[in-house]
Amino acid sequence: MMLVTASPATADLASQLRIGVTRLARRLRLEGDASVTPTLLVALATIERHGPMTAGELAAHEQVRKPTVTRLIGALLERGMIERTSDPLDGRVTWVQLSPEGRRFLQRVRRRKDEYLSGRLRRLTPGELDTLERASALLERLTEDDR
Amino acid sequence: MMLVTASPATADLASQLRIGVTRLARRLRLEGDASVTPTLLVALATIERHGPMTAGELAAHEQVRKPTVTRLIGALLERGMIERTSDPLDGRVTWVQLSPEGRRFLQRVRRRKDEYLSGRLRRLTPGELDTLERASALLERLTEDDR
DNA sequence: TATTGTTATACTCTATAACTATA
DNA sequence: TATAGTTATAGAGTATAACAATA
Repeated sequence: MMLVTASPATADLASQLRIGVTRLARRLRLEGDASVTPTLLVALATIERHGPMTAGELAAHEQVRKPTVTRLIGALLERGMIERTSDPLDGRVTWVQLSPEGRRFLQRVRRRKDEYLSGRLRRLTPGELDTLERASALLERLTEDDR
Repeated sequence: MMLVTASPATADLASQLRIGVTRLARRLRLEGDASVTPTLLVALATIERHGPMTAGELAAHEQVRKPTVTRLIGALLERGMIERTSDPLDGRVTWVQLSPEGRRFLQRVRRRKDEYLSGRLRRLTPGELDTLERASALLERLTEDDR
């Protein structure tokens, strides 16, 4: 390993991690229920975890811009996964929450999670799974408190 | 942790990992040198690591379809990062390799890698960095021998 | 016929800028 | 004026299907 920059260890790791994450994200985009992409699935799971939330809150949680959230909400509405209501006190505010269909869908998806990624994870040793488990938490922390 | 499916540990982990990877990939797509996106950068690094390779080999390594590689190669050519030649023995085959400019660019990018991701990695402890380092290797293995 | 790569087309995800509606 | 969200537009990344060139 060449050590030439100020922080070689993290620079090297950044490169390696970027490659791994980019590739896996691309694969994930192709797998799973074709009707709901990984992006929509993550948004739906956020709405489930958080409970009823405004479009702006969803944007903040997903770390995307408001127009993107408009599209996400539209796509989830089209699929009947969420319900949208206006705030009775502030007409500018839109609330979204899981629909019963969305809840069932998430359960179904989770039951089917033993697909691409889980199948691949099963090839790993318990120690490797442990590494990935701790790494997932770190990945989430890496994207927190952003912008 | 709820244990209800056939392989609960991996199913849970799959979900967690998918969320982390999807979010970080989205962030990475927005960072870095605006002239070369993470996708192009990964492709360029593959060409560097591998040395001269055919378009088909690049598709296999990047795990994308041939039309996608056509576009990747076009984008890298436009930016002067690679050179393209025809195989003298088999006219169907296209070879690509790093140009001097591409090589300099990669060096420059690496020197500048102490940006978004590296900066965030520095907030982690040595133990956490070690976890991520082992995890990056695992992420690459997860997308190997596919399709 | 089979293989390598390109072209045509379409979809997803994202952004910025400009806008509407409401406060 | 300021804020929440939408519309318009554009660009990156990917795919499948159909094609051209070569073997």
